[in-house]
Amino acid sequence: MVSMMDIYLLRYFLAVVETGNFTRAAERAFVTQPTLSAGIKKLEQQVGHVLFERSNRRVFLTDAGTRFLPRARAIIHECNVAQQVLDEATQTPVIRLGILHTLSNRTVGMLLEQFRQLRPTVAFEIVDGTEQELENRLEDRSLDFALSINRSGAMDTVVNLRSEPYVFIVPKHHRYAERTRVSAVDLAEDYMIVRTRCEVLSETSRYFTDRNVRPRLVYRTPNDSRAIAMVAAGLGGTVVPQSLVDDRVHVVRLNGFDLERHLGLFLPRYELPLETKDIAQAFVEYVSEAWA
Amino acid sequence: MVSMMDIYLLRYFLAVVETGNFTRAAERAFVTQPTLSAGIKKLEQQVGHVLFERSNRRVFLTDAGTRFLPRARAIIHECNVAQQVLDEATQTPVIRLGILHTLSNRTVGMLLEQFRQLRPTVAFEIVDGTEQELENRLEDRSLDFALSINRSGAMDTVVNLRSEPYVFIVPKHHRYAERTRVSAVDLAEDYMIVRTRCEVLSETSRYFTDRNVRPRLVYRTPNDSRAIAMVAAGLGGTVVPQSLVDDRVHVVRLNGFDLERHLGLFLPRYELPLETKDIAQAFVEYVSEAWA
DNA sequence: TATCCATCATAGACACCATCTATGGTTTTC
DNA sequence: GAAAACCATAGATGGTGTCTATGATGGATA
Repeated sequence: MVSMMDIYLLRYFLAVVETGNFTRAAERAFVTQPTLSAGIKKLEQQVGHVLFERSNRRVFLTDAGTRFLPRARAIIHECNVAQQVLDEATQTPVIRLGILHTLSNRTVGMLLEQFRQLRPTVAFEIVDGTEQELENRLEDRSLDFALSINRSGAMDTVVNLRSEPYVFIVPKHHRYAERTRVSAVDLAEDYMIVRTRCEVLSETSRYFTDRNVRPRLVYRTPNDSRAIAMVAAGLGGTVVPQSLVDDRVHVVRLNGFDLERHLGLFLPRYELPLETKDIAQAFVEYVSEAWA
Repeated sequence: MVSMMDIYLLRYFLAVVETGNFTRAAERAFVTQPTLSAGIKKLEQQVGHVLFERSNRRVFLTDAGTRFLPRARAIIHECNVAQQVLDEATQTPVIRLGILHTLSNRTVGMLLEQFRQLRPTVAFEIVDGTEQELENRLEDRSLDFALSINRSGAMDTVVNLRSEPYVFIVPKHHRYAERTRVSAVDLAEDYMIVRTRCEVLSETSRYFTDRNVRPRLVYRTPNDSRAIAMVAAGLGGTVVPQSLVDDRVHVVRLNGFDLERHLGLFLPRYELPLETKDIAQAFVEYVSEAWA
C-alpha cells in the first residue's frame, strides 16, 4: 500500500528539524508561518502520528518524529537522485531529429555526417515519421527538430529550406530512356508502382485522370527503397521527389506535372536545456546553409 | 535543491508502466483516464523530461522514462518504509498518560503499578502538566489519557473519579498539632507557604481576606514536593489536596474551608490504533474502579 | 507585576488545482 | 466503412494551498 505523504510536506518537516522552530522553517521553505504550521499538521494526519511536540518558543521531535526523520531524508534524497539521473543523461548534447520518411536517407545521412565532422561530440537520435507524426512529436516535445515539408510558411517555428520537384522515374532500359520529357498519354500502356506514403499521391492520381490516362498499378508499397528497387528492376515507373533519385534509374519529366515540395527544418517547441542550446544553434545554421 | 515531483504522480507513472496503457493505469490508480493523462503530463513538466512515448493503443517508456523508473520505485519504497517505521513502533501497547502536576506521584504511582501487575506488557509514557497543558495535549493527540480535575461534568470525554478535599497541613510539632480544626483567625500569626501552582490559590486567598486574616507569606514554590518538605521542616503551613498528605505533616481542618476537587480520567480525542484499544479499555475500567 | 516579544494555531478569503464528465482525434480491428 | 480502443482537451466544480489578520500562550524584561 502506497503511503500518501506529500514531498512538499516533507520539505516543511525537514525545515523545522533543521531550524528548530516553525517561523524560521517557514522562511527556509519560502512559505508563511501559518502555511507551514498547517502543513506540518497535515503531514501528521497523513502519516497518522504526531511528529513534533510544540510548546511556546520550542518545538521538539516526538519519538515518532525521531524515527521518521532519517526516512524523510531518504525520500528527499531519492527524489534528488531521480532528478539527477534524468538531468545528467542530457548533458552530452543529443539532438532528437525527426526525418520525413520520404526524405532520402542518403542525402540526409550526408547532411548529418558533414555536420558531425564540424561538431564531433554531437549525438543524434533519429526518428522517421509522416508529416503528422513528426508534428505531433514536436508538439509533445519528444523531438527537438524535424526535417519535413514546410506547407505553412510560418517563419517562427520553421526555417525554410530548399525546394525539390517530384519527378517520374523509369527503368534505365525503358523505351523512353533516351527521352527527357514525356506526356501522360505516353504512359497509358505503362505499369505504375505506387509509393503509398507519397505526399502527392492524390495530386498524381488527378494528373493522370485529368488526361484520361489510367496507368496500370502493378505494385504498392510503403517502402520507398523497395519502390525504387522495383523501378530499377524494370517493373514500372513511379513518382518520387528528386532527392530519392539515384543512378539505377532514369528520370523523365512529365509534361504539366510541376509538383514540388518545400522542405523545412522545424524548430523546437520548448526552451532547450542550456547544454543543448549551443549545438542546436550551430545545427540550424549549418542546415540552413547546406540545404538552402 | 529538492525536486518538486509529487508522490501521487509517481503512482500514476508506475501504474502506466505496470499496465501498458493509460486507461488501465487509471483504473489501477482509482482515477479517471483524463486525470491520469493530465497527471503524467504534469509529472513530465515537473521533471522536465518526456517519460512516455505515446501512440494510439500503445505507450512506451522513453529513454528518460526508462532511467527514471528504478528511481521512481525507490522513492515509493522509501515512502512505504517511512510509514512502516512509524506504524510498527506503536505495535507494543503504549498508553500516553498525562498527570496533573498537583496529583500525588505516590498515589498515582501505586495506581499504575497495580495496573501493570494486571497487564505486564503495557508501557506508559507519563507527562506532567497543568490542566490547560493536559487539555491541549489531549486536543492535539499527543496524549491518550489524562488524570486531571474534572470541572465540566461532560461525560463523553471524561470518566468521573473520586473527589478529594483540600486540607491545611502544618508541621507535626505545630502548636495546633493536637487539634483537628482551627479557624482562620487562629492562623493570623502563622507563616504561610504558597504552592504557586495550586488550583485553588485565589479561593484560598479569598478565604483569608474575607476573614480579615493575612497570613505571612514565607515561601513560594511551584514544586509541591518542596512545599511539603518545608512544611515538615517547620517553616509554616500550606493548603494541599488530601492525596498529597503524608505522615511527615499534620492535617488540620479550617472552619468554613470546604473546597474540594473532582478528579477525572480524560479519554482519547481520537480513535486509538487497534493494538492499543484493548489495553486502553482495560485501563479505563481499572482506574474507574480503583479511584471510584 | 505589567508589558512586550517571539512563536504556534486558527479563521476567512481567494487563486489555483485535481478530478470529474463530455467529447474530440487518431489508429487499429473487424 | 464502421466500431472499438485509447490518449488529449475543454469546461465545470469541489477541494486545497497559501495568503493576511489575529488570537493564545509562555518567557523575557522593565
